[in-house]
Amino acid sequence: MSLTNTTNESSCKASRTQQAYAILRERILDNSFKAGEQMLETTLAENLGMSRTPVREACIQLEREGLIKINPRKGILIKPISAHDMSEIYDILCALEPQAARLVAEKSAQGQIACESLERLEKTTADMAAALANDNLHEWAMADEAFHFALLEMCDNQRLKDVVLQFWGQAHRARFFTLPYRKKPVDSTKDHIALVNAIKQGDGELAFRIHAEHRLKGKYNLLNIIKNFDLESL
Amino acid sequence: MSLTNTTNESSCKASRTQQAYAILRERILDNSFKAGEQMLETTLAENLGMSRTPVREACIQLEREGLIKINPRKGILIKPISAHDMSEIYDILCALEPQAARLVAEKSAQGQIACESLERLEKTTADMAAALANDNLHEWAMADEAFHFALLEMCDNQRLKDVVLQFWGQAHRARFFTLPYRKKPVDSTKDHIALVNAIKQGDGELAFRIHAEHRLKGKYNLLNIIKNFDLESL
DNA sequence: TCAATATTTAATGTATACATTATTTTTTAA
DNA sequence: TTAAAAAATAATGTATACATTAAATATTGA
Repeated sequence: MSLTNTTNESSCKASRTQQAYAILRERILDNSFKAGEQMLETTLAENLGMSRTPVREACIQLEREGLIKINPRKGILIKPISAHDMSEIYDILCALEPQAARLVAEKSAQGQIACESLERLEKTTADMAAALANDNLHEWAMADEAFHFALLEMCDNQRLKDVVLQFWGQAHRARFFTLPYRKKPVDSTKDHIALVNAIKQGDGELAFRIHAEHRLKGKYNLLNIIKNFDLESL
Repeated sequence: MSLTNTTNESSCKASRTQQAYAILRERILDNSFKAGEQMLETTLAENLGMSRTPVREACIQLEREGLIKINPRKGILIKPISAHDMSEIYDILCALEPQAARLVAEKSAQGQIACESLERLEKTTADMAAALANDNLHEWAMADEAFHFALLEMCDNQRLKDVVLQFWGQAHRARFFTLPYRKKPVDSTKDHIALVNAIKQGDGELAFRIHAEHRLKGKYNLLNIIKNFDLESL
């Protein structure tokens, strides 16, 4: 599960601030840093082999991104995600991702969607089905993510893409941890197929409705798991 | 037009970084700093009477917020807004604000909306109508903003509120500049009244549809002005 | 003259020193 | 012993010094 905004812009060597940002973000997303953990600027700087300055600058960005909370004399807190946080995040994704689907379908109606893009959607959907057949939930989640990201790439709205990725990032750990508790997500493959068809037909309203429904199911799935298994903060 | 996130959290004296952030943000939003203008960190630091460090930290946040672009050896660029930018921003707001309306209506259905909140919506709507009657577009815009913000306050989703405010911020100057070119926004009062009714009835779906329609009109209004008057970048 | 190269300049990126302040510890007095 | 006050501590907030590097300028050789 990448979830790294692989824009890799400028591609030349990254500044220490950028390095610190990338490393810290990765460690948060892959759970090397546990939720609730707190660390001092100084400690982080030592660990990363750099001075406090770039660490601070990276942390400011991570805080804006909603991944950490800077607690002035307590340290950098890796923000845990509560059920309420999750609900907030999904209410945003439930609005934004269907909008992305609509935009893609509308572009498609005007013949502005490349074949390869549609094929990528179909490929990732097939990957999901295959992973499901093999009972490999981790692979399934990766393919699911790939589908959703591909859709975002296609909608030609950088801001929309960025903001959705931001909230995916916040929800990432929770999705990962609840994965084993999910009942087999057999419907999701169907939803994706239906969405791709709506896009091909260029029916924006339909694409929106299908994706909204799809996301809403995802929300309730996740929230039920968090409540039933008493995973109050992840 | 405040548009400042008046959370005023911690309320104790603000750090220089926070001061710099607040001042710079205000100057960008109120157009003291013109779009396209570029300034050096050093210059800004001198102007604000502080060292580069807090200015840098503030700028990092403003860049994340989409208001400036830090161009390594060129300076801090006040980002101009193009028609395409505007379209991106409104496609996001067209998804998020109706979602906020839905959430408020659903809370209302469960009797969780305070009377004063509904009254605030009605008050700001009345203010809009009054401003319109007086041909005072500036007052109208302020009341309109107040209505939209009040709605966001009511939806009990801090993230949703923050992210909508972020994009309002990006669009702020453009809305302000196009104000005199707008045809009298007589419909908007009606839309707001209809929305408040839907909320009172607790009809989330209706509230969503009304607000989506409302925002979509706003989008086309603004984009047409930008195109017709050749305001390519604001 | 002009293009290629070397030099200088000026701005940022980064480290570090210092100032400030919340917290903790120690001291003191009842 | 314990609560209040004082001192010490430790972390951040901020300024500044230095390193790096892109851009601008000057130099050189054809």
